Amino acid sequence: MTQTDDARLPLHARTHDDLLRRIRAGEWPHDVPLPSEGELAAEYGISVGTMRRVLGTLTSDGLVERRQGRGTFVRRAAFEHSLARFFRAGDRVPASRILDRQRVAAPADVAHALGSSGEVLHLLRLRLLDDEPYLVEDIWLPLPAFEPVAVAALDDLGDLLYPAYERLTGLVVAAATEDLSVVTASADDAVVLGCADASPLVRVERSARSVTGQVLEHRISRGPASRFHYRMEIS
Amino acid sequence: MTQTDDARLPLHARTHDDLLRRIRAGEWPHDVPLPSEGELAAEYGISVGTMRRVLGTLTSDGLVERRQGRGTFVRRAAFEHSLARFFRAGDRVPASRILDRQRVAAPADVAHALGSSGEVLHLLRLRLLDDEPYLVEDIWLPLPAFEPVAVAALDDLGDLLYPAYERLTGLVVAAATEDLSVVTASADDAVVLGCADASPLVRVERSARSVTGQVLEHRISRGPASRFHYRMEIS
DNA sequence: TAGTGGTCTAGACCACAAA
DNA sequence: TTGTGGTCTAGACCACTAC
Repeated sequence: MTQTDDARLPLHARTHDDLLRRIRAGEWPHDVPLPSEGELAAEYGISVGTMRRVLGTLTSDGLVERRQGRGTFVRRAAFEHSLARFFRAGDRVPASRILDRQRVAAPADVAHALGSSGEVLHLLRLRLLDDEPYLVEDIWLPLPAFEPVAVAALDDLGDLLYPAYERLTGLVVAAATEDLSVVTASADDAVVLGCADASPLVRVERSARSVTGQVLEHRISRGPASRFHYRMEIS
Repeated sequence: MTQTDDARLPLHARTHDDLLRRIRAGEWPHDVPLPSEGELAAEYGISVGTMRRVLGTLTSDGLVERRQGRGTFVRRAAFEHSLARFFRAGDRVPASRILDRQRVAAPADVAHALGSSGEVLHLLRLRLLDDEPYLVEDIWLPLPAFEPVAVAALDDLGDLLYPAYERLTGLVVAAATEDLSVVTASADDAVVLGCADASPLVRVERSARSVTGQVLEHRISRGPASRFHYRMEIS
Protein backbone atom coordinates (compact mmCIF):
# COMPACT_ATOMS: atom_id res chain seq x y z
CA MET A 1 0.00 0.00 0.00
CA THR A 2 1.13 3.50 -0.77
CA GLN A 3 0.41 6.14 1.83
CA THR A 4 -0.44 9.24 -0.13
CA ASP A 5 -1.83 11.31 2.68
CA ASP A 6 -1.65 12.43 6.25
CA ALA A 7 -1.67 9.39 8.53
CA ARG A 8 -4.08 11.21 10.86
CA LEU A 9 -6.84 10.87 8.28
CA PRO A 10 -9.26 7.94 8.66
CA LEU A 11 -8.31 4.70 6.99
CA HIS A 12 -11.18 4.91 4.51
CA ALA A 13 -10.09 8.39 3.40
CA ARG A 14 -6.47 7.40 2.86
CA THR A 15 -7.51 4.23 1.06
CA HIS A 16 -9.94 6.25 -1.10
CA ASP A 17 -7.19 8.67 -2.10
CA ASP A 18 -4.79 5.92 -3.03
CA LEU A 19 -7.33 3.92 -5.00
CA LEU A 20 -8.40 7.10 -6.81
CA ARG A 21 -4.76 7.73 -7.75
CA ARG A 22 -4.44 4.23 -9.16
CA ILE A 23 -7.67 4.59 -11.14
CA ARG A 24 -6.48 7.90 -12.59
CA ALA A 25 -3.15 6.29 -13.44
CA GLY A 26 -5.10 3.94 -15.68
CA GLU A 27 -4.29 0.76 -13.78
CA TRP A 28 -7.60 -0.80 -14.85
CA PRO A 29 -9.03 -0.43 -18.38
CA HIS A 30 -12.79 -0.08 -18.63
CA ASP A 31 -13.35 -3.72 -19.47
CA VAL A 32 -11.27 -5.31 -16.72
CA PRO A 33 -12.63 -5.37 -13.19
CA LEU A 34 -10.77 -4.11 -10.14
CA PRO A 35 -9.72 -6.80 -7.68
CA SER A 36 -12.63 -8.03 -5.56
CA GLU A 37 -13.53 -6.38 -2.24
CA GLY A 38 -11.76 -9.10 -0.32
CA GLU A 39 -8.57 -8.90 -2.36
CA LEU A 40 -8.40 -5.12 -2.12
CA ALA A 41 -9.10 -5.23 1.62
CA ALA A 42 -6.28 -7.74 2.11
CA GLU A 43 -3.96 -5.70 -0.07
CA TYR A 44 -4.56 -2.56 1.99
CA GLY A 45 -4.66 -4.45 5.27
CA ILE A 46 -8.14 -3.22 6.19
CA SER A 47 -11.44 -4.95 6.78
CA VAL A 48 -13.84 -5.76 3.97
CA GLY A 49 -16.44 -3.43 5.50
CA THR A 50 -14.07 -0.48 5.32
CA MET A 51 -13.12 -1.32 1.73
CA ARG A 52 -16.82 -1.50 0.88
CA ARG A 53 -17.20 2.02 2.21
CA VAL A 54 -14.33 3.23 0.01
CA LEU A 55 -15.82 1.56 -3.07
CA GLY A 56 -19.23 3.01 -2.16
CA THR A 57 -17.80 6.51 -2.13
CA LEU A 58 -16.07 5.99 -5.47
CA THR A 59 -19.38 4.69 -6.82
CA SER A 60 -21.43 7.68 -5.70
CA ASP A 61 -18.71 9.98 -7.05
CA GLY A 62 -19.31 8.31 -10.41
CA LEU A 63 -15.77 6.95 -10.76
CA VAL A 64 -16.54 3.26 -10.66
CA GLU A 65 -19.56 1.11 -11.33
CA ARG A 66 -20.34 -2.03 -9.38
CA ARG A 67 -22.23 -4.95 -10.87
CA GLN A 68 -23.42 -7.78 -8.70
CA GLY A 69 -21.86 -11.05 -9.70
CA ARG A 70 -19.49 -9.36 -12.18
CA GLY A 71 -17.19 -6.98 -10.38
CA THR A 72 -16.19 -3.34 -9.99
CA PHE A 73 -15.32 -1.37 -13.16
CA VAL A 74 -13.89 2.05 -13.91
CA ARG A 75 -16.69 4.12 -15.39
CA ARG A 76 -16.77 6.23 -18.53
CA ALA A 77 -17.85 9.85 -18.33
CA ALA A 78 -21.59 10.55 -18.23
CA PHE A 79 -21.99 12.85 -21.20
CA GLU A 80 -25.72 12.43 -21.13
CA HIS A 81 -25.47 15.32 -18.65
CA SER A 82 -23.69 17.63 -21.06
CA LEU A 83 -25.13 21.12 -21.35
CA ALA A 84 -25.19 20.67 -25.11
CA ARG A 85 -27.99 18.18 -24.63
CA PHE A 86 -30.32 20.93 -23.49
CA PHE A 87 -30.97 22.25 -26.97
CA ARG A 88 -34.54 21.12 -27.53
CA ALA A 89 -34.65 18.21 -29.93
CA GLY A 90 -38.18 16.97 -29.37
CA ASP A 91 -38.39 13.35 -30.42
CA ARG A 92 -36.12 13.73 -33.40
CA VAL A 93 -32.79 11.95 -33.69
CA PRO A 94 -29.75 14.23 -34.13
CA ALA A 95 -27.38 13.58 -37.01
CA SER A 96 -23.84 14.84 -37.46
CA ARG A 97 -21.89 16.13 -40.46
CA ILE A 98 -18.23 17.15 -40.56
CA LEU A 99 -17.92 20.18 -42.84
CA ASP A 100 -14.18 20.67 -42.62
CA ARG A 101 -11.05 18.93 -41.33
CA GLN A 102 -7.66 20.61 -41.39
CA ARG A 103 -4.28 20.68 -39.73
CA VAL A 104 -3.75 24.19 -38.42
CA ALA A 105 -1.44 26.07 -36.09
CA ALA A 106 -3.19 26.26 -32.71
CA PRO A 107 -4.75 29.66 -31.97
CA ALA A 108 -3.52 31.04 -28.65
CA ASP A 109 -6.63 30.20 -26.62
CA VAL A 110 -6.82 26.68 -28.05
CA ALA A 111 -3.12 26.10 -27.42
CA HIS A 112 -3.68 27.21 -23.84
CA ALA A 113 -6.66 24.90 -23.40
CA LEU A 114 -4.93 21.90 -24.96
CA GLY A 115 -1.61 22.62 -23.31
CA SER A 116 0.14 21.99 -26.63
CA SER A 117 1.29 24.88 -28.75
CA GLY A 118 2.16 23.05 -31.95
CA GLU A 119 0.01 21.90 -34.82
CA VAL A 120 -3.53 20.75 -34.04
CA LEU A 121 -6.37 19.14 -35.94
CA HIS A 122 -9.43 21.30 -36.45
CA LEU A 123 -12.89 19.93 -37.22
CA LEU A 124 -15.92 21.99 -38.17
CA ARG A 125 -18.97 19.93 -37.36
CA LEU A 126 -22.66 20.48 -37.86
CA ARG A 127 -25.40 18.74 -35.95
CA LEU A 128 -28.79 18.44 -37.52
CA LEU A 129 -32.36 17.45 -36.78
CA ASP A 130 -34.38 16.43 -39.83
CA ASP A 131 -31.59 17.86 -42.03
CA GLU A 132 -32.01 21.21 -40.27
CA PRO A 133 -28.85 22.53 -38.54
CA TYR A 134 -29.21 23.37 -34.85
CA LEU A 135 -25.66 23.23 -33.52
CA VAL A 136 -22.28 24.16 -34.99
CA GLU A 137 -19.07 23.01 -33.37
CA ASP A 138 -15.40 23.91 -33.62
CA ILE A 139 -13.33 20.99 -32.40
CA TRP A 140 -9.59 21.02 -31.78
CA LEU A 141 -7.50 17.91 -31.21
CA PRO A 142 -3.79 17.73 -30.35
CA LEU A 143 -1.37 16.23 -32.88
CA PRO A 144 0.31 13.84 -33.33
CA ALA A 145 -1.82 11.97 -30.78
CA PHE A 146 -4.92 12.30 -32.96
CA GLU A 147 -3.17 11.67 -36.29
CA PRO A 148 -5.44 8.65 -36.97
CA VAL A 149 -8.45 10.99 -36.82
CA ALA A 150 -6.77 13.27 -39.36
CA VAL A 151 -6.40 10.50 -41.92
CA ALA A 152 -9.51 8.38 -41.30
CA ALA A 153 -12.34 8.43 -43.80
CA LEU A 154 -14.91 11.00 -42.63
CA ASP A 155 -17.64 8.37 -42.83
CA ASP A 156 -15.59 6.28 -40.45
CA LEU A 157 -15.95 8.86 -37.67
CA GLY A 158 -19.70 8.37 -37.39
CA ASP A 159 -22.19 10.42 -35.41
CA LEU A 160 -20.43 9.97 -32.08
CA LEU A 161 -16.88 11.25 -31.86
CA TYR A 162 -15.70 9.90 -28.50
CA PRO A 163 -16.13 6.23 -29.45
CA ALA A 164 -14.33 7.06 -32.71
CA TYR A 165 -11.43 8.63 -30.79
CA GLU A 166 -11.16 5.52 -28.66
CA ARG A 167 -11.33 3.18 -31.64
CA LEU A 168 -8.76 5.10 -33.67
CA THR A 169 -6.32 6.31 -31.01
CA GLY A 170 -7.09 4.30 -27.87
CA LEU A 171 -7.60 7.57 -25.97
CA VAL A 172 -10.64 7.64 -23.68
CA VAL A 173 -12.44 10.78 -22.52
CA ALA A 174 -13.12 10.42 -18.80
CA ALA A 175 -14.19 13.88 -17.63
CA ALA A 176 -14.85 17.39 -18.90
CA THR A 177 -15.43 20.97 -17.88
CA GLU A 178 -18.16 22.94 -19.63
CA ASP A 179 -18.72 26.69 -19.66
CA LEU A 180 -22.05 28.13 -20.75
CA SER A 181 -22.45 31.68 -22.00
CA VAL A 182 -24.63 33.66 -24.40
CA VAL A 183 -23.12 35.27 -27.49
CA THR A 184 -24.35 36.80 -30.74
CA ALA A 185 -24.05 34.93 -34.01
CA SER A 186 -21.05 35.69 -36.21
CA ALA A 187 -21.72 36.07 -39.93
CA ASP A 188 -20.34 32.57 -40.57
CA ASP A 189 -22.41 30.98 -37.81
CA ALA A 190 -25.55 32.74 -39.01
CA VAL A 191 -25.08 31.31 -42.50
CA VAL A 192 -24.42 27.79 -41.27
CA LEU A 193 -27.22 27.78 -38.73
CA GLY A 194 -29.65 29.63 -40.98
CA CYS A 195 -30.42 32.27 -38.36
CA ALA A 196 -30.33 36.06 -38.38
CA ASP A 197 -27.00 37.86 -38.12
CA ALA A 198 -26.13 38.75 -34.51
CA SER A 199 -29.04 36.74 -33.13
CA PRO A 200 -28.39 35.30 -29.67
CA LEU A 201 -26.66 31.93 -29.45
CA VAL A 202 -25.92 29.74 -26.46
CA ARG A 203 -22.25 28.82 -26.47
CA VAL A 204 -20.90 25.77 -24.65
CA GLU A 205 -17.12 25.51 -24.37
CA ARG A 206 -15.86 22.11 -23.35
CA SER A 207 -12.44 20.79 -22.35
CA ALA A 208 -12.48 17.01 -22.32
CA ARG A 209 -9.82 15.13 -20.38
CA SER A 210 -8.45 11.62 -20.04
CA VAL A 211 -8.32 9.82 -16.67
CA THR A 212 -4.85 11.25 -16.19
CA GLY A 213 -6.14 14.80 -16.62
CA GLN A 214 -4.55 15.36 -20.04
CA VAL A 215 -6.78 17.53 -22.26
CA LEU A 216 -7.77 15.46 -25.29
CA GLU A 217 -10.24 17.76 -26.98
CA HIS A 218 -11.31 21.38 -26.90
CA ARG A 219 -14.74 22.08 -28.33
CA ILE A 220 -16.88 25.17 -28.78
CA SER A 221 -20.54 24.52 -29.62
CA ARG A 222 -23.07 27.20 -30.59
CA GLY A 223 -26.80 26.90 -31.13
CA PRO A 224 -29.81 29.22 -31.23
CA ALA A 225 -30.58 30.50 -27.73
CA SER A 226 -34.29 30.12 -28.43
CA ARG A 227 -33.87 26.35 -28.54
CA PHE A 228 -31.98 26.16 -25.26
CA HIS A 229 -33.68 25.17 -22.04
CA TYR A 230 -31.89 23.96 -18.91
CA ARG A 231 -33.59 22.68 -15.78
CA MET A 232 -32.00 22.06 -12.41
CA GLU A 233 -33.22 20.92 -9.02
CA ILE A 234 -32.05 22.55 -5.81
CA SER A 235 -32.33 20.74 -2.53
CA MET B 1 -42.93 1.66 12.18
CA THR B 2 -44.95 2.34 9.06
CA GLN B 3 -44.29 0.16 6.03
CA THR B 4 -44.69 2.45 3.06
CA ASP B 5 -43.29 0.23 0.40
CA ASP B 6 -42.99 -3.18 -1.15
CA ALA B 7 -41.75 -5.64 1.45
CA ARG B 8 -39.44 -7.18 -1.14
CA LEU B 9 -37.27 -4.05 -1.06
CA PRO B 10 -34.19 -4.10 1.20
CA LEU B 11 -34.69 -2.96 4.76
CA HIS B 12 -32.53 0.13 4.30
CA ALA B 13 -34.60 1.22 1.30
CA ARG B 14 -37.94 0.84 3.10
CA THR B 15 -36.56 2.57 6.18
CA HIS B 16 -35.18 5.39 4.01
CA ASP B 17 -38.56 5.92 2.37
CA ASP B 18 -40.39 6.03 5.67
CA LEU B 19 -37.90 8.36 7.35
CA LEU B 20 -38.03 10.62 4.27
CA ARG B 21 -41.81 10.74 4.54
CA ARG B 22 -41.60 11.75 8.20
CA ILE B 23 -39.03 14.45 7.43
CA ARG B 24 -41.24 15.84 4.66
CA ALA B 25 -44.19 15.76 7.04
CA GLY B 26 -42.25 18.21 9.18
CA GLU B 27 -41.85 15.93 12.19
CA TRP B 28 -38.57 17.59 13.15
CA PRO B 29 -38.03 21.38 12.92
CA HIS B 30 -34.59 22.54 11.80
CA ASP B 31 -33.39 23.17 15.35
CA VAL B 32 -34.43 19.91 16.96
CA PRO B 33 -32.39 16.78 16.30
CA LEU B 34 -33.82 13.51 15.07
CA PRO B 35 -33.69 10.65 17.58
CA SER B 36 -30.21 9.16 17.88
CA GLU B 37 -29.04 6.29 15.66
CA GLY B 38 -29.69 3.79 18.40
CA GLU B 39 -33.19 5.04 19.17
CA LEU B 40 -34.19 5.08 15.50
CA ALA B 41 -32.72 1.62 14.96
CA ALA B 42 -34.70 0.28 17.91
CA GLU B 43 -37.86 2.02 16.71
CA TYR B 44 -37.58 0.42 13.26
CA GLY B 45 -36.36 -2.89 14.66
CA ILE B 46 -33.17 -2.86 12.60
CA SER B 47 -29.50 -2.81 13.49
CA VAL B 48 -27.61 0.40 14.14
CA GLY B 49 -25.39 -0.30 11.13
CA THR B 50 -28.34 -0.42 8.79
CA MET B 51 -29.80 2.76 10.29
CA ARG B 52 -26.41 4.42 9.81
CA ARG B 53 -26.59 3.52 6.14
CA VAL B 54 -30.06 5.09 5.86
CA LEU B 55 -28.89 8.28 7.57
CA GLY B 56 -25.81 8.31 5.34
CA THR B 57 -27.98 8.23 2.24
CA LEU B 58 -30.19 11.02 3.56
CA THR B 59 -27.02 12.99 4.30
CA SER B 60 -25.54 12.62 0.83
CA ASP B 61 -28.93 13.50 -0.67
CA GLY B 62 -28.68 16.75 1.27
CA LEU B 63 -31.79 16.16 3.37
CA VAL B 64 -30.18 15.94 6.77
CA GLU B 65 -26.94 17.10 8.30
CA ARG B 66 -25.09 15.15 10.96
CA ARG B 67 -22.90 16.78 13.59
CA GLN B 68 -20.67 14.72 15.81
CA GLY B 69 -21.63 15.03 19.44
CA ARG B 70 -24.77 17.06 18.62
CA GLY B 71 -27.15 14.97 16.55
CA THR B 72 -28.84 14.68 13.15
CA PHE B 73 -30.77 17.70 11.84
CA VAL B 74 -33.07 18.38 8.90
CA ARG B 75 -31.21 20.62 6.48
CA ARG B 76 -32.28 23.81 4.77
CA ALA B 77 -32.02 24.12 0.98
CA ALA B 78 -28.62 24.97 -0.53
CA PHE B 79 -29.43 28.07 -2.56
CA GLU B 80 -25.79 28.88 -2.98
CA HIS B 81 -26.14 26.63 -6.02
CA SER B 82 -28.93 28.66 -7.63
CA LEU B 83 -28.47 29.49 -11.30
CA ALA B 84 -29.14 33.13 -10.43
CA ARG B 85 -25.78 33.17 -8.68
CA PHE B 86 -23.99 32.82 -12.01
CA PHE B 87 -24.47 36.40 -13.04
CA ARG B 88 -20.95 37.73 -12.69
CA ALA B 89 -20.66 39.88 -9.59
CA GLY B 90 -16.89 40.10 -9.25
CA ASP B 91 -16.01 40.97 -5.66
CA ARG B 92 -18.93 43.33 -5.19
CA VAL B 93 -21.71 42.69 -2.68
CA PRO B 94 -25.21 42.52 -4.17
CA ALA B 95 -27.95 44.70 -2.67
CA SER B 96 -31.71 44.36 -3.06
CA ARG B 97 -34.52 46.88 -3.52
CA ILE B 98 -38.24 46.16 -3.68
CA LEU B 99 -39.77 48.49 -6.29
CA ASP B 100 -43.37 47.41 -5.96
CA ARG B 101 -45.64 45.29 -3.74
CA GLN B 102 -49.27 44.65 -4.62
CA ARG B 103 -52.11 42.22 -4.14
CA VAL B 104 -53.16 41.05 -7.59
CA ALA B 105 -55.27 38.36 -9.18
CA ALA B 106 -52.93 35.53 -10.14
CA PRO B 107 -52.12 35.39 -13.87
CA ALA B 108 -52.88 31.97 -15.32
CA ASP B 109 -49.30 30.68 -15.42
CA VAL B 110 -48.58 31.89 -11.89
CA ALA B 111 -51.81 30.35 -10.59
CA HIS B 112 -50.75 27.10 -12.21
CA ALA B 113 -47.29 27.25 -10.67
CA LEU B 114 -48.55 28.16 -7.19
CA GLY B 115 -51.50 25.81 -7.38
CA SER B 116 -53.72 28.57 -5.98
CA SER B 117 -55.96 30.52 -8.29
CA GLY B 118 -57.05 33.30 -5.94
CA GLU B 119 -55.37 36.52 -4.96
CA VAL B 120 -51.58 36.54 -4.72
CA LEU B 121 -48.93 38.95 -3.55
CA HIS B 122 -46.66 40.33 -6.25
CA LEU B 123 -43.24 41.82 -5.60
CA LEU B 124 -41.07 43.57 -8.16
CA ARG B 125 -37.53 43.40 -6.93
CA LEU B 126 -34.28 44.80 -8.22
CA ARG B 127 -30.86 43.51 -7.36
CA LEU B 128 -27.91 45.84 -7.65
CA LEU B 129 -24.13 45.93 -7.56
CA ASP B 130 -22.62 49.30 -6.66
CA ASP B 131 -26.10 50.83 -7.18
CA GLU B 132 -26.13 49.44 -10.71
CA PRO B 133 -29.06 47.08 -11.50
CA TYR B 134 -28.11 43.65 -12.81
CA LEU B 135 -31.16 41.50 -12.05
CA VAL B 136 -34.90 42.17 -12.03
CA GLU B 137 -37.29 39.76 -10.39
CA ASP B 138 -41.04 39.19 -10.43
CA ILE B 139 -42.01 37.31 -7.29
CA TRP B 140 -45.43 35.82 -6.57
CA LEU B 141 -46.54 34.58 -3.15
CA PRO B 142 -49.81 32.84 -2.26
CA LEU B 143 -52.31 34.61 0.01
CA PRO B 144 -53.40 34.50 2.74
CA ALA B 145 -50.39 32.41 3.79
CA PHE B 146 -48.02 35.28 3.04
CA GLU B 147 -50.24 38.05 4.43
CA PRO B 148 -47.53 39.04 6.95
CA VAL B 149 -45.20 39.78 4.01
CA ALA B 150 -47.88 42.00 2.46
CA VAL B 151 -48.14 44.22 5.52
CA ALA B 152 -44.56 44.22 6.83
CA ALA B 153 -42.42 47.33 6.44
CA LEU B 154 -40.36 46.97 3.25
CA ASP B 155 -37.18 47.65 5.21
CA ASP B 156 -38.10 44.72 7.41
CA LEU B 157 -37.79 42.28 4.49
CA GLY B 158 -34.05 42.88 4.13
CA ASP B 159 -31.75 41.70 1.35
CA LEU B 160 -32.58 38.02 1.79
CA LEU B 161 -36.20 37.04 1.33
CA TYR B 162 -36.26 33.43 2.49
CA PRO B 163 -35.17 34.20 6.06
CA ALA B 164 -37.79 36.98 6.04
CA TYR B 165 -40.49 34.52 4.93
CA GLU B 166 -39.53 32.19 7.76
CA ARG B 167 -39.45 35.00 10.34
CA LEU B 168 -42.79 36.45 9.29
CA THR B 169 -44.82 33.36 8.32
CA GLY B 170 -42.93 30.38 9.74
CA LEU B 171 -42.81 28.86 6.24
CA VAL B 172 -39.46 27.39 5.24
CA VAL B 173 -38.25 26.91 1.67
CA ALA B 174 -36.70 23.46 1.41
CA ALA B 175 -36.26 22.80 -2.30
CA ALA B 176 -36.75 24.40 -5.69
CA THR B 177 -36.84 23.78 -9.42
CA GLU B 178 -35.12 26.25 -11.72
CA ASP B 179 -35.51 26.64 -15.49
CA LEU B 180 -32.96 28.58 -17.50
CA SER B 181 -33.70 30.11 -20.88
CA VAL B 182 -32.65 33.07 -22.99
CA VAL B 183 -35.15 35.81 -23.88
CA THR B 184 -35.08 39.34 -25.24
CA ALA B 185 -35.63 42.32 -22.98
CA SER B 186 -39.12 43.79 -22.79
CA ALA B 187 -39.41 47.57 -22.87
CA ASP B 188 -39.99 47.64 -19.10
CA ASP B 189 -37.05 45.36 -18.34
CA ALA B 190 -34.78 47.38 -20.61
CA VAL B 191 -35.64 50.56 -18.71
CA VAL B 192 -35.16 48.99 -15.28
CA LEU B 193 -31.93 47.20 -16.19
CA GLY B 194 -30.58 50.05 -18.26
CA CYS B 195 -29.94 47.90 -21.29
CA ALA B 196 -30.93 48.16 -24.94
CA ASP B 197 -34.44 47.21 -25.97
CA ALA B 198 -34.71 43.55 -27.06
CA SER B 199 -31.17 42.79 -25.95
CA PRO B 200 -30.65 39.19 -24.79
CA LEU B 201 -31.43 38.35 -21.17
CA VAL B 202 -30.94 35.15 -19.24
CA ARG B 203 -34.19 34.22 -17.54
CA VAL B 204 -34.33 31.94 -14.50
CA GLU B 205 -37.77 30.74 -13.44
CA ARG B 206 -37.91 29.25 -9.98
CA SER B 207 -40.60 27.37 -8.08
CA ALA B 208 -39.67 27.11 -4.41
CA ARG B 209 -41.31 24.48 -2.25
CA SER B 210 -41.69 23.59 1.43
CA VAL B 211 -40.65 20.20 2.83
CA THR B 212 -44.19 19.00 2.12
CA GLY B 213 -43.90 19.93 -1.56
CA GLN B 214 -46.28 22.89 -1.37
CA VAL B 215 -45.16 25.72 -3.68
CA LEU B 216 -44.40 28.74 -1.54
CA GLU B 217 -42.98 31.13 -4.11
CA HIS B 218 -42.81 31.52 -7.87
CA ARG B 219 -40.05 33.77 -9.12
CA ILE B 220 -38.87 34.93 -12.55
CA SER B 221 -35.45 36.58 -12.63
CA ARG B 222 -33.94 38.30 -15.67
CA GLY B 223 -30.44 39.68 -16.14
CA PRO B 224 -28.18 40.67 -19.04
CA ALA B 225 -27.00 37.56 -20.86
CA SER B 226 -23.57 39.10 -21.23
CA ARG B 227 -23.06 38.87 -17.47
CA PHE B 228 -24.09 35.23 -17.26
CA HIS B 229 -21.52 32.47 -17.05
CA TYR B 230 -22.24 28.95 -15.84
CA ARG B 231 -19.63 26.26 -15.35
CA MET B 232 -20.24 22.59 -14.79
CA GLU B 233 -18.07 19.53 -14.35
CA ILE B 234 -18.88 16.24 -16.04
CA SER B 235 -17.44 13.04 -14.71
C1' DT C 1 -19.75 12.64 32.78
C1' DA C 2 -23.15 11.24 29.54
C1' DG C 3 -24.70 11.15 25.00
C1' DT C 4 -23.97 11.91 20.26
C1' DG C 5 -22.08 10.64 15.73
C1' DG C 6 -17.53 8.60 13.37
C1' DT C 7 -14.48 4.69 12.54
C1' DC C 8 -13.45 -0.02 12.04
C1' DT C 9 -13.91 -4.84 12.49
C1' DA C 10 -15.71 -9.79 11.71
C1' DG C 11 -18.76 -12.58 9.85
C1' DA C 12 -23.36 -14.67 8.20
C1' DC C 13 -26.35 -15.01 4.51
C1' DC C 14 -28.49 -13.64 -0.09
C1' DA C 15 -28.69 -12.47 -5.26
C1' DC C 16 -26.59 -12.47 -9.46
C1' DA C 17 -23.42 -13.83 -13.39
C1' DA C 18 -20.36 -16.73 -15.74
C1' DA C 19 -18.15 -21.03 -16.84
C1' DT D 1 -20.36 -24.62 -8.98
C1' DT D 2 -17.66 -20.68 -7.97
C1' DG D 3 -16.87 -15.98 -7.27
C1' DT D 4 -18.74 -11.50 -7.26
C1' DG D 5 -21.16 -7.70 -5.04
C1' DG D 6 -25.52 -6.65 -1.79
C1' DT D 7 -27.69 -6.89 2.77
C1' DC D 8 -27.69 -7.05 7.60
C1' DT D 9 -26.02 -7.78 12.10
C1' DA D 10 -23.33 -7.05 16.65
C1' DG D 11 -20.15 -4.75 18.96
C1' DA D 12 -15.63 -2.24 20.24
C1' DC D 13 -13.46 1.99 20.42
C1' DC D 14 -12.70 7.06 19.26
C1' DA D 15 -13.89 12.19 18.87
C1' DC D 16 -16.74 15.77 19.74
C1' DT D 17 -20.37 18.50 22.41
C1' DA D 18 -22.97 19.87 26.17
C1' DC D 19 -23.85 20.00 30.92
